[in-house]
Parts: sequence; C-alpha cells; structure tokens
Amino acid sequence: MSQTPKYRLAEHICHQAYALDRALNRAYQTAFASTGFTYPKYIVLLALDEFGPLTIGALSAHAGVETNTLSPLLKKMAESGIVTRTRSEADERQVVIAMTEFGAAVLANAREAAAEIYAAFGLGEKEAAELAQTLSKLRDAVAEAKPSPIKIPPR
Amino acid sequence: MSQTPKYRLAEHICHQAYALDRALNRAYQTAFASTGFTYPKYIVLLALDEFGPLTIGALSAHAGVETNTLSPLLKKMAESGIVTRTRSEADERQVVIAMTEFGAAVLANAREAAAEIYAAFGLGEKEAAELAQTLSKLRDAVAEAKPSPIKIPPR
DNA sequence: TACGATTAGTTCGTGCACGATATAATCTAG
DNA sequence: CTAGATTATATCGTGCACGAACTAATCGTA
Repeated sequence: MSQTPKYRLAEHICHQAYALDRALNRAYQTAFASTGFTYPKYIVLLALDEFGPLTIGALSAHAGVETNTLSPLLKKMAESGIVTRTRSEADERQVVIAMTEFGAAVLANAREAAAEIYAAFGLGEKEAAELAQTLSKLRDAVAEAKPSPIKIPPR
Repeated sequence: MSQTPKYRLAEHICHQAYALDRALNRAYQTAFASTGFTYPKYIVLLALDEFGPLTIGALSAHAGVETNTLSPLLKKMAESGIVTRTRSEADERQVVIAMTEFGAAVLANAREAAAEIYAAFGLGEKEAAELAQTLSKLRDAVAEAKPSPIKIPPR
C-alpha cells in the first residue's frame, strides 16, 4: 500500500529551498575561491553595510543565524581585517562589529559576483523583490512553527 | 560616497533563501530532536520513496548534494537500519541504496512533522507547487552560472 | 587484449550551523 | 546594597557540506 507518495520531491518547498541554498553556496564559493571569503561572510558584510555597526546579537537577528555560529566567524573576519570587534563601553557584555575600509572594498568586489548570479536568475527587479518577500514571510512562519516531536517506531 | 546600498538585505533572494533554509533546518531539528534523524536524511528518504532504490550518484542528483556528502550520511543511515547499501552486480562501482520497512515507518512519522510545517506556511496547494517550481528553476539557473572569481583588494 | 581515459564512490581537511553549557556583566527584588 | 535572575557572548561537541585527492571498476580504442 502507499504506492503514491503524498508529495513529489519537486513539489516540496523544503527540498527546493535546501537545494537552492546549496546551489547558491556553491556559486559564491566558486566566485570567492581561494580568497578565504565565503557566502556567510558576504551576508554579514551586507548587513553591516546596510545598518552600520551592529552587536553580535543584532547581526544574528538580521542574518537569521545563531550567535554561536557568528561568534567564531566574526573572530576570523576580524583577524583578516574585514571587520573590527569592540566591547561596548555602555554594556561590556556586548561586542560591536564594524566593517573596515578593507571590508568595504572586499564587499564591493563580492557584489560584482553577486550581480552575475542575480543576472543568471533572469528575474526583473520587481519579480525578484516579490520573491524575496515571499521567502521572508515563509521564514517568519517557519520560525513560529513548533512541530510536535516525531516518534521513532520500534525496529 | 556609496551611502545607499545597492540592495537592501531583505530584497536579496540569496539572503532569504539562506535564512529560510536555516529556519527549516531548525524546525525539522525540533521535530526530530533526540531521534538521531535529521532534515537531510528526510530528503533522502523522500527521494527513495518517490523513485525507489537509487545509486548514490542518482540520489545526489535528486537531492542536489554532492556524493561525498551523501556517502558518510548513507553509511550512518544503513547502520541505523533505515536503508540498505548494496553493490550493484552489473557495475561493481555502483552502490544501490534502498529504503527498509523500518525506514518507511520513520518516513511516515517524519511526514507528519513536515505537514505541520507546511501548514504553518499558510499556502494553498497550488501556490505551494508554483513556488516550489520557481525555486527549482532558480536552482537550475544558479547551477549553470559561472561567476568570475573576485579579487581581494590589497590591505 | 591491453592500456589510457572515464566513472562511481570514498576519504580527508576545512568551514558553517546548531543545541547545550559556561562565563561574565547587568538588572531587579528585597 | 546584595543575591538571584537575566542577558550577551563564547566554548564545546556533533553533523552537514564542500573541493581535492584517492581507489577501484569499466569503457574505448588501437
């Protein structure tokens, strides 16, 4: 029984999001090859460029990544001179991340690679913005979802 | 100079795909917590359910993951009795992966968690299928894209 | 048939991402 | 003004994902 799967793989938004993200990762990795720069680091620079210096917590919220992921990543970025890490004076628990001039120059180059990838999409500006918004809404919805734990059946 | 960023972060499809994938990963991880089962393993089972036994190469193509990622993952799945690994007789280089009955039972439970996450999307069946297709096309486009390598500017 | 090219999968090293846990700074009742 | 709660970040252990390099099997062509 159960001959016909409930959904075909191609119709799974989850699977497509997964595959798209990985394809993007690979594309950026190709562009950034041998520079030590990566796709997640690019996202961080975009956020800093748009919002200015941010605490790690704020950066985490903007990027949609946990702080414990960013923490070591930012340390490496600081070592390579792309950002600075400064303890906030007002609240010594906070670390403020700011983009350096060198970081801005790296970002400018990274944007060119991104533009090539965007061109490959073949989407108009409006379509692209709409799609981005759709994905953003899904992200919010998923973040809210609290699926119940599955049971592993006995073998 | 360069006061206005070229794109706002929210408008970046790349960023939204990245954030959505991670949100999905977390949601599934919540559902699968403490069972040893994971989101990528779920994708593998979906493919096996839809297409029947597959070689690692075919599985890699369907899932959009490299074979060197799947190889150790499948080994673990075989250890936990979810799939079987068999050398093809016709071509001894190939390893054929098949879902076990236990695997099918796990998949059935995992589908329930997936259904809850899909429900959170708030999309109709048709909308969902369209979105999945859009993402799929982008994936193909990105896979084709060969962005030129960036240069890291001098510090 | 036999040897170089190709193909399928594996192994290795590195980086991201997460939950759990730890630590230090700040806040808040009492 | 101090003990416990809360908050921001860091550390640790595990798993996924990739490119590069490897091994073994098969193919192709002389």
